[in-house]
Amino acid sequence: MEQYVEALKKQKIRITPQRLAVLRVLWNNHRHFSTEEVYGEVKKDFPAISLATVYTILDLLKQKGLIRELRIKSDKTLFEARVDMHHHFLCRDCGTLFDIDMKPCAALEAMAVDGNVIEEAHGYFYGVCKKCK
Amino acid sequence: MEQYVEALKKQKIRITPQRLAVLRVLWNNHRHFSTEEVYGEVKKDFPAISLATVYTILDLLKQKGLIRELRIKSDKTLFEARVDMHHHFLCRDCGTLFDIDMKPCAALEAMAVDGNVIEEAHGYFYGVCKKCK
DNA sequence: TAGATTATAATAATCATTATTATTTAGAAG
DNA sequence: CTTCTAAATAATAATGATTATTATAATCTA
Repeated sequence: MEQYVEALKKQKIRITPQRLAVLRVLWNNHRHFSTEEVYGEVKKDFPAISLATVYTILDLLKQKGLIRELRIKSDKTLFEARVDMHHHFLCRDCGTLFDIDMKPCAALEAMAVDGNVIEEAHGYFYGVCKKCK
Repeated sequence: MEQYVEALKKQKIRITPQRLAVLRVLWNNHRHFSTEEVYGEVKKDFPAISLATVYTILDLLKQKGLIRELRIKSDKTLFEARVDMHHHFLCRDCGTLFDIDMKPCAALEAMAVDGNVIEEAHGYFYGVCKKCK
């Protein structure tokens, strides 16, 4: 519990039960959550929470760099606990969403060499995973 | 004009004036278009076209590989004529959206070596472009 | 050229997300 | 420990992109 409080304090975010609950859901489950799914999880311990609040909190945590947002699926935004630069692969057969570790990236380096500042990089790969193939 | 007809025929798509018009907008302008923008352009030559039809046509052309869809902005889907694998960079200052040519990608190759089939790869880079820096 | 199939236009419906606002709460100061 | 003010939450309405529906119109095959 203390780790969540510490994390929020470090970012100068007010401590509220709702924020701690949302952070706990993401940090305790290394999956990718839609806002609705986070809402569903948080409701178990916190039945009175509002969906709008979950939206607000997720956006705040994202701004502060405590969680990361991805949009590999067209319909809804997903969130995850991993905030280091990495990519994602979505299997069109089984629908599984895999994390992919970052590797040296020529396109990224070329951009930097050319004088641009890259603050974020999201690689979205689509195809068929080895299990489904 | 003939090139659009040929392209549709090759994909076994029925030839309609609306489809030709949409394809022409994207193939004649090497920019990134939202659906609304395509709608706006097509209306100039084709005032009676319906927005819903533009949505349907863009989805069809995407399915058939004649255009490409990107979702680097959170609010709306964009479309472009380039269908070869390449990436995008969005400057958070000026809002310009740049194409980035594909380079040898270690993460991509590692996925393939591991037995997965990569059919599509979208790299979205965010930051500050050299002009704005 | 006719006729079955498919596409379009118009519009309603959906649904994720955002805005609004009254109420409640966190946390600083005394 | 209480008071107070700024900020957060809950409830709900509004927005806006996208999708569904359906009657009409157009394509293209035979």
